[in-house]
Amino acid sequence: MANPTIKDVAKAANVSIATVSLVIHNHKRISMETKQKVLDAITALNYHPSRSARGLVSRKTGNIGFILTHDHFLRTEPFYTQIFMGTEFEARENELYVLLTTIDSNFHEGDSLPRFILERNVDGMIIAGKVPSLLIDKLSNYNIPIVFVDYSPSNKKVSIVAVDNLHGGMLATQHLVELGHKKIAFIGGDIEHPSINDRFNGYKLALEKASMSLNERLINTEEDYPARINGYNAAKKIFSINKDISAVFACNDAMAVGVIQYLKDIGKQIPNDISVIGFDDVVSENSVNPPLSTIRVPKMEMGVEAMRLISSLVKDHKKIHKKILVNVELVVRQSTKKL
Amino acid sequence: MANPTIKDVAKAANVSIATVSLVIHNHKRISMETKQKVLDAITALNYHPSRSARGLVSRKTGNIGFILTHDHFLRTEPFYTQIFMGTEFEARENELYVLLTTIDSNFHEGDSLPRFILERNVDGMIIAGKVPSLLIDKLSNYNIPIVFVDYSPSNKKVSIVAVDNLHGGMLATQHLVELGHKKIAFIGGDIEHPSINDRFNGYKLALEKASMSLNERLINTEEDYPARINGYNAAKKIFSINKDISAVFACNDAMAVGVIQYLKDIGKQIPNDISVIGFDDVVSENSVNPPLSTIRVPKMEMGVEAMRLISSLVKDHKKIHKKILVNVELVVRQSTKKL
DNA sequence: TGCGGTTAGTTAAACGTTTAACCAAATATG
DNA sequence: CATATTTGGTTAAACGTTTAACTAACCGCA
Repeated sequence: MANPTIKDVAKAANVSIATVSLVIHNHKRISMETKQKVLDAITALNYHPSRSARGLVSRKTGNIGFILTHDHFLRTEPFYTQIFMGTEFEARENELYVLLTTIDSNFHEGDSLPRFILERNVDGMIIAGKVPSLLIDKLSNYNIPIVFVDYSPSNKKVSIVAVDNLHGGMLATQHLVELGHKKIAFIGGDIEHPSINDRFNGYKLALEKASMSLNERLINTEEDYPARINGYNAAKKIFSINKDISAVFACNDAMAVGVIQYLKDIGKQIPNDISVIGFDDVVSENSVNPPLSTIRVPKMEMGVEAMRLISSLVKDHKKIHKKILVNVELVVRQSTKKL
Repeated sequence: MANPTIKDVAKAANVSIATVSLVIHNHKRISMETKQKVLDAITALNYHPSRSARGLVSRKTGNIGFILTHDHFLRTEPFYTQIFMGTEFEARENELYVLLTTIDSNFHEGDSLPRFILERNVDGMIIAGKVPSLLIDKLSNYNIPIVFVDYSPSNKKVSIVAVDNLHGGMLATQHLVELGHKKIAFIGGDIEHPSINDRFNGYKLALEKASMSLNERLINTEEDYPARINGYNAAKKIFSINKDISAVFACNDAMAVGVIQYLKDIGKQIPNDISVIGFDDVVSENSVNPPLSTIRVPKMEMGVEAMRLISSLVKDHKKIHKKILVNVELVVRQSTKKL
């Protein structure tokens, strides 16, 4: 049959539609006998309940909204794309679908919210990356569970899947320290961003542990946002006032690539003259020369975790807030070297 | 009000719910007066029709399915990702959402179809890239419009958004010819794939136009699929039997990168010793050295076109088949040089 | 005046599920 | 043996829309 409904199944199995529904939901009050009869009819007709009808009465759509800014979606490095892919995979496991939407990074009063919220077309939402706090406020008014990924508003109790940035910052810095570097620069953009700030804190902590003093002149966190071009510019600034830097910890891979580009431009060899380490692990191994040492962030896994979390929040209907911290890992390639 | 329904609006505007619905659909039989009254109530209550309820009666879900193979989704080059992004953007314009799902590249009899098909949760679908023909057959049984992107089963009349691969193949080859190259190799994988085959035909056509003879020894199309590693291997084979090749046209960027890597390994300089051109334009400008000359495929635009097409097919309910050929463009960077 | 036509709106059925409330038959209990 | 309880199901209302069929009011015209 083209598109069988529950009625067709009921007729075929010679029971009421309620019985069919109860069988589908594994209700206990059905005898094994009838259950099997119904199940057979279901497979025979290749019946699948209609999402729309289900959604209407059960108030569950089976959809999860995925919100990120326009900018993040368009980024060339596949950071958020990978997270999105993780959510997609896990969504299948949970019989859910992901509705992706992008929003403007400057969201104003009066701007309309994602349509899937307004039309009650999602059971929960995942917000990936930094988004305007006004948007978060607006979204919180709807009674829909939210899971943040890689960013959360600092003031509130929320569910979040976050990277252990502090530890990552320490790992990167310690790696350079262990290679014997004494003058280690830190290059970051948008230090207001909690993630970047934590990476910076990791840097400071690692230096402290190694009994190395913090040198303001080795630090540049003035760039707007952590993109390649800003890594280039930051490197230019910092190297023009310091001639003796031997290693750079850039707050992410994009900036690290910019740093490397600048250093090549002024004739430096990497890693022979200067060691450079990044963060995120988003540039593929043979796309930059030398291959970049970095801190690997398990992007897919973050998406998976976020989907698991939102899925459980939706199902259990509990208002608990859970924080999941994903581990990072030092990946030593060829952009860092013993001094 | 938390989640106003059409009833609430009707009450507020002091009309029947039918009237509200008619206003929403811009039905002519409503006076300007009442229309305004209803519209006011709608904005006052911030009312938006429920997708589930709409879907149930109108048999339109407002969703479009996006199907691609697991492999393609996981590819590091953002080819299909970009197409997907294009569909997302255009979806917003058409008040649609995209439900993405991946399928196994070897689909067997008995494997279950994407859930969104079974649950009637999409109005149409976009199939991106090469997928098993058995799957296509199965999907065709459902009465849901399909638009193919970048691949279509050769035997059938279908709607498709395709790349002008033939022209692209000619452009790439002509570019090398114009630079004075005489011995131009072609490296391709999976020559059964219509796209790759067309690129190859473009190569042949361009040579013919330039009155250059086709040399079988300059051609390698034996690799399974067009990935970097296979580009490397193909280059190895072809250069071991030809010492005088001065230029290579690789059927896509991934293979071109592999070719470059091999050439570097055997000590060749690019483009001084050998010119290399790719196809697709998926490797970012500074991720390979030297930056790769290539044929640009407008990936986003393809997604946009595909969504436009499926959207119109869904709306007009016509069974027409339309083919959209998107233009390609020669992008000269630094991997090709005058002989 | 009476009738057909138009205009502007309402009524009610339908879409395909879920689930609380109900019920009949079988079984257990005192 | 009469009654309470359990078992295994059914009935019917509800979810929030859309839309065909209907109707009431008004208008124009012979």
